[in-house]
Amino acid sequence: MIQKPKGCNDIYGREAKIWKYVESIIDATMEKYNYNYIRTPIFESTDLFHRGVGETTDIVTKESYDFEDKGGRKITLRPEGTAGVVRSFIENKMYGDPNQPVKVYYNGTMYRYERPQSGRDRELTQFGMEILGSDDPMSDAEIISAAVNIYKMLGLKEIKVNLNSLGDKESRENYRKALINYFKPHINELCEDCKERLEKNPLRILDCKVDAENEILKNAPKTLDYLNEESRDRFEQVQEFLDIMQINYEINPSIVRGLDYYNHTVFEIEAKVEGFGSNNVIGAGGRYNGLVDQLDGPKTPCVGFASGIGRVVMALELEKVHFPIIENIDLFLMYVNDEEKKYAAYLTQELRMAGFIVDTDYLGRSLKAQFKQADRLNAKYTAILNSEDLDNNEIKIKNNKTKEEEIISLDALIYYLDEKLSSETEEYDGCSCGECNGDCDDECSCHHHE
RNA sequence: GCGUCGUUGGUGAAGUGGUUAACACGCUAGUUUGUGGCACUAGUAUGCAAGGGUUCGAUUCCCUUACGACGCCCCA
Repeated sequence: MIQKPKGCNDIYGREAKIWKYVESIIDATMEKYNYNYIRTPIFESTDLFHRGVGETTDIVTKESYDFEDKGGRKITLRPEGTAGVVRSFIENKMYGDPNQPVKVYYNGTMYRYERPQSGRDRELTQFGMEILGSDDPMSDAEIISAAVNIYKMLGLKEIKVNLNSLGDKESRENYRKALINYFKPHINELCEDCKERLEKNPLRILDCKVDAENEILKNAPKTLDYLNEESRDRFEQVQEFLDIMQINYEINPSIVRGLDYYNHTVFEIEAKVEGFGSNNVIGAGGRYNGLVDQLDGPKTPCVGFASGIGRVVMALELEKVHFPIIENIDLFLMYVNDEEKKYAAYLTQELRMAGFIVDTDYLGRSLKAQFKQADRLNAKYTAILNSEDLDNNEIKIKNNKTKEEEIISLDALIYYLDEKLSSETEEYDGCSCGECNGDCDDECSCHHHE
């Protein structure tokens, strides 16, 4: 049997409906914030990511999906969304658009050659948003607020925004030096990994899991102490705007994003849900004023955010959020003999064109089995085609919940259904998992709630 | 890249170096001469991830590979 490649997922059935729902909330929220949808290629020139991210990082050397196409071009499957958006911004000269800043959002699959674990796959779907062309602290705050609001709209109850500032280039450099100077004398008191980090990426020592409780780490210099006046002032403004927008956040000096192009604002958003594994960060972002420049565009200040939909869905399911997804059909049409079957073929089309969700049997099953199928599909109504009724231009229709049955004129069918279905309000009738047929309440014990 | 554990039918799973691989759910059909959801009966794995090895004989022991779960590294 051919298995799927490591770290990839098939999303189907109920889960696929949840994904579509989540994506619809993202679309709706981004529309309100006036971000435009952008689609960029899933693969790009290897150069884009290598130059954008940094040639020597682990990310590029070990985790990228690089290959050569038949024309000998060096191609990389996108590991994240920002680089492609920035490339597009430059290539399409969006900086010349009179409508500034450019606000865009995307949603698509990303690829990282990693060892899968909880909340981490090789193919993942991320949505993200970018504001290109504004250095205003208000835009930093807006990105964070948009992210938070999407999560809230989706129904996540407890989310935590961890906020930090790396400052400008000068501040970053000073801080880096200070960190190295601080840790060097203590190097033997740190874990093996941290010893390596000291040279490669000293900022990473700060969120080491092994040394988390180590006094040395706790007393380490903080980014914020090394911000120059301008950077500190900027950071304060971001916070002020967040306060005005009523977005809760916590300053967390150990938030250090990996890459060089980040400056000033950086943040991570955690979902606090019981049972979530170690990878509970559902989104992260920050300001990257250096990237457009670095990729040969005009110097353009930007801020952005990205979030893994898989992790978001995981969090929503753990929180047992009720999803407003349609899991029942309006009508299931039954028949037994060939004449009735032909009429069923005609009638299903007719009703579908009239706007109803209709299904019928395709397996030549017994009437009994067709009733079962109707139940499985959560049909609101069933209709039984009967040759005799058809001769009389009539049809037997049954409310599948009350089991009331009546024979009506075929000509009146559409009107009848319209009437009945619209009078049924959208009351919440229990769990809609499709397993328990809705006759359990929200906290029922069917496995979808476990 | 490193580590630990796992992989049996549509599903959940039990199990053993040796004739027919439990049990449950599901599914299909019948009892019910065209109206189900209950009950009863029957049927339901080209066979235990793939390949190789040990053995008279392996689903059960060993090796390799693939995939899965959870960590580490890293996290765009």
